[in-house]
Amino acid sequence: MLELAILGFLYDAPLHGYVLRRHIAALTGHVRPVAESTLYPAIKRLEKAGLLVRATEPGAVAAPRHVLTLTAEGGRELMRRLAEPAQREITDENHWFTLLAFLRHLADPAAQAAVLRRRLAFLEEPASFFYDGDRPLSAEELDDPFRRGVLTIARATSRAELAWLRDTLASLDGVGR
Amino acid sequence: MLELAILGFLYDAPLHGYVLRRHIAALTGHVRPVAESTLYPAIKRLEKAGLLVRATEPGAVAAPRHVLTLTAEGGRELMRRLAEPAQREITDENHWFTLLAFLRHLADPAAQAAVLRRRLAFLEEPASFFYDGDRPLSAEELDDPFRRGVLTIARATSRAELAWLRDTLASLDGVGR
DNA sequence: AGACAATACATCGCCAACGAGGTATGCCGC
DNA sequence: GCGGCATACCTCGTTGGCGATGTATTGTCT
Repeated sequence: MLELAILGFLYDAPLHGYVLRRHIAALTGHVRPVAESTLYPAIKRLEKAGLLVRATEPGAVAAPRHVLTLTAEGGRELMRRLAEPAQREITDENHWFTLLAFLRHLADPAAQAAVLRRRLAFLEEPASFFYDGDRPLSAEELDDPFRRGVLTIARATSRAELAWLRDTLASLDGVGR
Repeated sequence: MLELAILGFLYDAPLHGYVLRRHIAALTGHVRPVAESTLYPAIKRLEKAGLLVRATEPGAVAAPRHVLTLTAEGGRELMRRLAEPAQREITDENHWFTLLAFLRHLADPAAQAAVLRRRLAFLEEPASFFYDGDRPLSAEELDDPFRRGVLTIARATSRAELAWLRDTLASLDGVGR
């Protein structure tokens, strides 16, 4: 998730670590803050893997900066991660939102649609959070107001996302033809 | 999150690991599956911390089971984790849903309401995913259909959750008086 | 002059999660 | 009688995230 965000932001423009960190904080920080001690090692990992290169520049305000630029291999890796996300990226909303934030980089509308269809398939599976044996329980069957809340919220999210997915898939298919 | 779920399920009734695993899979497995190699070490951690005890029983169907029972200290720890969740448990939907699934165990309606109010405060903060400088961007301002989707879905979730929070807080306050 | 915040980057050690693999039992179908 | 599946538990090595801490510079407020 973090690596995807790094690659995604750098695909737009070279950035140094500090600015990158603020970009990531804006994107997902209110839900899941990124520690510096997570970001900088992640950058090193990606550098070591040849996905980005660093160039030292005198700092505009303070200490020298390491400007990060995506390599060609880094761009290809981003495309792979966008086009063939692991199942966790599809099912976990945090991961999924990060993926959506950069899905436009995947130039091919058909490839974009394929990813959306994976999410659609996931959402269309009957799944609850609470069961009576194998039978999923509906919000109305629960006494517990908190568990009822979970189902109510999840259902609202699901409904909104399904509507958006179908709309967006329709317009992507329109482009493809 | 995982430890909270273990404590929460065991608060209802003693269980052995295998059944516990299926309970957890039903609760959060469709979003974030739990590996066995994560669950069993977690159980050991909680045992070592004195939060639960294990009793070996002949297996009903197969190998012998380790029936897990919450200790008094385990019950108190559950209450602490429910009443004073870390900020991550409030902001991250995955964690938050797990917390909600067990919040009924916290007997005091005022304590339950206090937790809901923390989530309410978080949701009422103006926060987006995408910014133009410091200004949050609305869905309408975005060209990118995928980023627009993120905002549309997040907004629908937020609206549903705010309504539920206000309802539930009102009825919890009604009980307290 | 001194405190403090923001900028900018880095390392260390701890721990949680995970995949891969292992062990063993009981049941069902073939 | 043998393979496959569900039950039931476990360990090991790797990786990733994180808090604590460190280093240096510039600008601002007092």
